[in-house]
Amino acid sequence: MNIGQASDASGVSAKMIRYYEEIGLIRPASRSGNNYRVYDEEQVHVLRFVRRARSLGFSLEETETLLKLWQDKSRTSAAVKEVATGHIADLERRIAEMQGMVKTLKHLAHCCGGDHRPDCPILDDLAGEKPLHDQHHHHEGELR
Amino acid sequence: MNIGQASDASGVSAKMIRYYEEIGLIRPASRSGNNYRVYDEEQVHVLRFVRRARSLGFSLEETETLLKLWQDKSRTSAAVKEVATGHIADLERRIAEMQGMVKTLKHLAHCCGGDHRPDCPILDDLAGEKPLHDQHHHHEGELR
DNA sequence: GTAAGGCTTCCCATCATGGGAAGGTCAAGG
DNA sequence: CCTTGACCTTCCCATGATGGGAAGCCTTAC
Repeated sequence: MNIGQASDASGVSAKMIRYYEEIGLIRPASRSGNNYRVYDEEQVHVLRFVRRARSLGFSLEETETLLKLWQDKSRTSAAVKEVATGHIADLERRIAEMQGMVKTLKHLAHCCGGDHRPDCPILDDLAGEKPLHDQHHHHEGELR
Repeated sequence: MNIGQASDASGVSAKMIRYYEEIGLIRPASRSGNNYRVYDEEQVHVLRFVRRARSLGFSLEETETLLKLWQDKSRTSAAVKEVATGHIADLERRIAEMQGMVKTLKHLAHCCGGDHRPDCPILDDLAGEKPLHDQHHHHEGELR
């Protein structure tokens, strides 16, 4: 199986397969006579593992850790769980950060007329002016 | 005011001030005889605007748009609001994506013993095996 | 005079991915 | 046999926003 077929079978682009090999995430593929990379089902399985880990937001470094644990038959599920819970915490931190932004932005947008006039509490906030005392133009709740 | 003072006054690192100038986000600072960049209160105000926009997650491109709207006295608040709502939608999309990851990961972690044994539904999922039928080890709800 | 600290530019690294060029290889079909 | 097209190879560059650090200039204080 060449890299194109491995890519189709795994859902990982050929570009990324080469990159993962380069950074040592996956073992270098063996080469056929024409210097083409050759893959078997097992390698494709590894690639799918990587793709799934990436789709759950694990970094390549975390993915490498998980990959090693997967291949280590004497691993403990505690070790795996620790990686996962660490990642969950990271995601939740980032989610909370973005939710804070959304909350502020929705409040500002809610207070913004959104009309032809130039007055805009959003710009006022960015400019550090007029702390905004909820004197909004709308009365239909757009928040929540 | 030199770049260091402007940095302290605005909360934007000197490195970033130079970068923002380089990419055209802010106007090139005038230079004093020794070729040092010189800033006044107005420039610092602009830098604070940028910092605030960044802290709300606006990209530098969006920040540039907002900066131009801020300086354009004939802007409409509708134009500003559109940028903000677009950004809110983007944030919410990313939040939803990450929440999906968290949901899956919490489920998997919940079903993982987290003990000395190697069996691990997290790895099984990543490997694309055993679709997981909620046969978890825990009974205290960790989800939600 | 020299040391410290601030300024300048320039290059490199991050993280994960894609784009594209230049060139080798292979299979099918004229 | 030769061309065409679809692969493959490596190498370089770009993204977005930021930081690190080197080499060298300027100023101020001791």
